[in-house]
Parts: sequence; structure tokens; C-alpha cells
Amino acid sequence: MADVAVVRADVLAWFDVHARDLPWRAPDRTPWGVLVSEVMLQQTPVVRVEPAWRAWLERWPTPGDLAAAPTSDVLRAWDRLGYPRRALRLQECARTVVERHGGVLPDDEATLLALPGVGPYTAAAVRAFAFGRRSVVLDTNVRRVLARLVAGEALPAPAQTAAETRLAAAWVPDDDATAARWSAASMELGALVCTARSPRCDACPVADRCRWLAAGRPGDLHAHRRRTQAWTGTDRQARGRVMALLRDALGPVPHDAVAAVWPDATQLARCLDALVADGLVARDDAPGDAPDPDAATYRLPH
DNA sequence: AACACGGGGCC
DNA sequence: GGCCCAGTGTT
Repeated sequence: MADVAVVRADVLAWFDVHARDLPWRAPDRTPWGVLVSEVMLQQTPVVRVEPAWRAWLERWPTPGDLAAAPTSDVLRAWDRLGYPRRALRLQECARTVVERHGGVLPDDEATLLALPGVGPYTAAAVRAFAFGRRSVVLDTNVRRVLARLVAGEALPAPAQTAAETRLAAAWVPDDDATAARWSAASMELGALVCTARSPRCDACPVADRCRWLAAGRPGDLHAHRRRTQAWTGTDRQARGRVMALLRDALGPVPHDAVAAVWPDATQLARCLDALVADGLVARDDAPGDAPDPDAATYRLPH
């Protein structure tokens, strides 16, 4: 246990020197800005989020601003960050904050967790990074750092386990300020040094206490169970093509023009139905008594 | 517990 | 071409 305190102190000291100057860490950031950054960073790398975050917060600085925006503007501003449902949920989140909390982001974890698009990670991250309070922030970086440092494994299990959560909680310092710094520091170590692909153990502040390094950096135990998500020819690729088309369109797009971006008509029809059901796309039927899918037009929702 | 869900960059 | 990225919501 004394070991934990020493390792933690070394990581914190490393963070004091090596922390990146990210805009959502600047002194003038707002809690809402922190939440926006966390949602954008859900599966999108920092380098791509940074410029998008600056433009987004300049355009919609508060929950009230985003709540009042046309959804089509929100989806266009999201651009190619990926998983556009996050943009939709971020606006729903803004509207919920306005309606339920008077436009002020709540600071307790359970209330944050109840917001659209906010799951266990984001609720804990906002609690720590926006409000400086103790929480167990367990993302892919922290999972990997602890897997190597403590468990001596190359990578964490594909799915997060209860044991991991307990371990992570045991590593979070008791007091709010240090806990929040530890959360940022352990994530940063995973992002900059203890990376998934080619870890820079020579630059690691706790390399001398790392069980994985001591064991000679053995390979991934779970490699045989990991299954990469398919991409080419999938519904996700088809949906992406449609969204890109509608983002760039100035007005409603006729069905024929939509069909031109995807060769498989059956698959496209299924994806369009799903996009409409998800609220990412609006379909306007042509005037007449029998709605004809081929005569409909498509656009981003208002 | 398993799946669906974008997009880009790196090895 | 496989792998990874500050995950969430649904089934």
C-alpha cells in the first residue's frame, strides 16, 4: 500500500511536467466545456477533437446556446468526428440541462449520469475535471496503465470487469484535489507513454515498478478473443456516406441522389430507415396519397 | 454479455 | 489490412 502512494506520487510529478496544454484544461474553461470535450473524446482522438472543440464552444458557449440551435447545424458542426448520434445526444443533453437544471450543469455523479450521452466514464470525468471532485475515472488509458503496472498484462480484458473498477477505486487518492489530478495524470500517462501500440517505457516515471515491464513485456493474453469491427460494406459505412452527403447538401436530397452513394439498394433502404428512426435524418414524402420511397427527399433534421 | 455505432491515421 | 482512439445505449 505504501507502494501505491509512491507510484502515485511519481505519476503526479511526471504529470506536472508533461501534461499537455489542452484547451479544456485551461483556467477559463467551463464545466459545460469540459462535458463537451468528454463527449467529443468518446472514441475520437485528441488531435481531431481539439479544433472542433474550439469552434464548437465559440459558437455555442452554454447549454442554452446549443439547446436553441437547429439540429441540422449541430450535425454539420460535428462534421466528421464520427458517431453522429453523440452530437444528437449532446444537444439533448443541453436541452435537459436547460429544462431540468436551469441551464447549470449539475456536479453530482448520479445526476450527471442521468443526462443523455453521459455514461459512467463521462459522469466521473466531468465530476473530476470540471468540478475537481473525487471520482473513479476509468477509461481505456487508465485500464491499460493499471493492467500493465499492477496486473503485469499487456492490455486489459476486452470488457471492463468489476475487479478492475475496485482496483481503480483503490488507486484514487482520498482528497478531492489530488484525486482529480490523479485521474488526469493516469489518463495522460496512458495517452503519452503507456500507449497501446508502442509504449515508451524508457520515458515512464514508474517503469521500475511495472510488473509488465519486469515480466519482459509479454504479449496480449486476450489477443485471440479480440474481434476487429468490420468496416467496408457495412451498414456503418453506408450510414456514414449518407450523413456526409446530407451534411454537404444545401437542400433536400432526392432519393435517386442518395441511392447514388451506395450500390446495394436493399442495404441502403434499411440504413435510411434506421437513420430516420435514430433522428439523424428527416424524410419528406412527396405530395400524393401513397408514399413512394423513391419519390421521397432526405435532409438533416431541423 | 454482446452488438451497433464513424472516421481517420499509424504500422 | 489490422488495430486503436478520454464510450454509450440497446438488446
